[in-house]
Amino acid sequence: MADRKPEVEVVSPKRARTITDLARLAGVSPGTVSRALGGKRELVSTKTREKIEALAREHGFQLNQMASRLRRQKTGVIGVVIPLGHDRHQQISDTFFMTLLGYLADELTNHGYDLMLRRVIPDQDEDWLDRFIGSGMVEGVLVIGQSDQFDRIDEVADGYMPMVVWGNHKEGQRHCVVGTDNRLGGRLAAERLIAAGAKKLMFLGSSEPIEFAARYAGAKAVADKMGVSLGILPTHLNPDEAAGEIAEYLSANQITFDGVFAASDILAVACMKVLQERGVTVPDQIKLVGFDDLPIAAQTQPALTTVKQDIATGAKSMVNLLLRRIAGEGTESLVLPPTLVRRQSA
Amino acid sequence: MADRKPEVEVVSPKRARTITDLARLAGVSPGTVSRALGGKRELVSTKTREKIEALAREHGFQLNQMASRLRRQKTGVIGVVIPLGHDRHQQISDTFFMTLLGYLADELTNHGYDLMLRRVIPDQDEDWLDRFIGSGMVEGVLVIGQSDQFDRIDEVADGYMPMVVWGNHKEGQRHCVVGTDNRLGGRLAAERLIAAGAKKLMFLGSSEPIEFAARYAGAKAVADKMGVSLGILPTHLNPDEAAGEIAEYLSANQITFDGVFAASDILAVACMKVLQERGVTVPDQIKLVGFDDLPIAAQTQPALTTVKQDIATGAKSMVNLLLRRIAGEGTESLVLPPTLVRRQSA
DNA sequence: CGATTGATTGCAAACGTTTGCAAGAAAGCT
DNA sequence: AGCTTTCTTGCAAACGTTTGCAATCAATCG
Repeated sequence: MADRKPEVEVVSPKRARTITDLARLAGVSPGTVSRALGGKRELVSTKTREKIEALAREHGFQLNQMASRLRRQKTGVIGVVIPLGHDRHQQISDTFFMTLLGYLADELTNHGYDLMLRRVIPDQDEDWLDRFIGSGMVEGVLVIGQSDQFDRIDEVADGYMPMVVWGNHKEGQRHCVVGTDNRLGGRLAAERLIAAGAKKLMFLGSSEPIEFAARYAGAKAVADKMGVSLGILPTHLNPDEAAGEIAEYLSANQITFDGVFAASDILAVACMKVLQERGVTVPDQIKLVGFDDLPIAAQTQPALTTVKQDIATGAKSMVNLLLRRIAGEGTESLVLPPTLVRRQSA
Repeated sequence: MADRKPEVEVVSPKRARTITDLARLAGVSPGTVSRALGGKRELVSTKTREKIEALAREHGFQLNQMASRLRRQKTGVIGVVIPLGHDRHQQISDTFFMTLLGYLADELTNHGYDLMLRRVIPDQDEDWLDRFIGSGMVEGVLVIGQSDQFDRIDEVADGYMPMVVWGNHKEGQRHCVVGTDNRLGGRLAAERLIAAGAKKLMFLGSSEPIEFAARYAGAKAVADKMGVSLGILPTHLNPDEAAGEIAEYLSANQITFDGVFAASDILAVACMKVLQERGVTVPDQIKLVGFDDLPIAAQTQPALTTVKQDIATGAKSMVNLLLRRIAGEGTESLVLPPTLVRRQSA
């Protein structure tokens, strides 16, 4: 005997909670009810199936997913992790990641999966990834952004197939990643700035995250080839802080550049505002190119020329690859080509 | 006998998957392992506990959450639903909801809960809410935005305590809601516009969602009292569509207003752009007030005066109320006062 | 030294499904 | 009628934990 004494037999419970309740009502065995309601519908005669379905509706019966999933060893849940590596509060409002998350939610739903979201702060939690994977709650994991956790992710990937990461691809890495060709994006941006007449370029943002470093590298390659300069104006990624830093820089230095490549649209918008406040006109005096093509890019005045990451396709691809990995297939990483969206700022 | 024949006894499995594996390794019973690793640590002697913990680490053992949760009848998961009522694609990029989601994720994590995200399209799925609740996967539900599902939510609330909804409060409703006092927000906006000198106001956006209707109503009350007019310029909530609609309106009509209250910051930004494109200056010719105080509000040129919803507090409150409801406590709805953030646009 | 107490541990029954196997019923065939 | 074959259904064993109860053993007490 365990923790609960068996209850008195209830003749006609108003609400059927378990499959056994329903079986009693229908005068069949629990197994039959399971078959009638679950995946193996064709194994039960039409007549009994319909009776059971009617009773289920009538008594508001819902299958207990916990039990079902335990038995079937399938959870139907995909874990989505956002590691907050560099700066905890930067990412809270990171529109790009949130938008990606939205599309992932859509896509997973379409495939019948639920989405379990977890935000982790790796510094405070050594084995965040193992814990999530080993919990038995998720059939696969999507990681949004590698943050500064590249190595840990790469390590885990050896022993754990069903994981796909959003981020920059790096030669020789072992985990499957979907991301934009940031280098190419950087090239497109620099090319546009130069084509628009800029001679002295400035990269705006941090070059620490691997994605941003690649954007810078791409721009640098073009700049070198075309014989124009490319400086770096380092800022935080949070627009408020960045605005202050840009303003400070402009106060302290002569404006020695005529083209700005911002590491993200968020930074581009902040930059545009600071410039306008000082009476510098965009694009006349300074050309400006962003990155991401967030909705806001079309809403600035002048509208922002930017390098577009196709978030919808990215999300679709991540889910697609993950499902194939869950099925046991080995998959390669996927690098998506960005495109230049030309508006007014450059 | 069921589906799997029992495997040959493995003497020293490289990786302990189940608590029973570990028990065999440690030479104790599964129950003891469970106690050593689970909540009842003090029931097992220090010596055996340490031995078991060491073995667990060594063999990379992780408790199977599925089984644990089934047995304990606790899932440790809170469901978060975003019903996409009006316009499917509006919400994908709805920054406000996404930001709220971010804070909810933080707050739930702090309390040891996981977050299961589900986006539903009520039109295509009659009993979205019952299905989620009855799945046995979640201990409570947070609904982000009532969309047009007010009645269905209210209905469900009678029989299901652990649910908290973000949205507008309505007299006599039965479900527990946390939200901003939209009416007051509308008042603040109108008061500011009038104080800034506007005489003819225009409400921008749809008044169909209940939240927006309340914002309009609040503004209307002030307008009436102060003897200024308040028109409505109906738009979609998506900035791209809205921009087109605003432009169209301006082309077809004389500009008969000098103050705009936009139903959201997103719309305000779109409006500002359209005005600026036509050479109308903000705030000189037209005053503009938004709603939400999204990060973008500080980044426009001129910076947007707006009615701030305190998202962080909202998220904290939702989680707090939900936990109390899970504990069986009946809780009242909570209406948070918005504040006016005065910047340059009005 | 026997009896009482307290600390550890093992046993086995749940939690609510799913599903292989086999039995019984119905139908088809010779 | 007898024998196969095909449908339906019931039985009971899992899935991997947790936990009430009881048993064991050492320690304490009178």
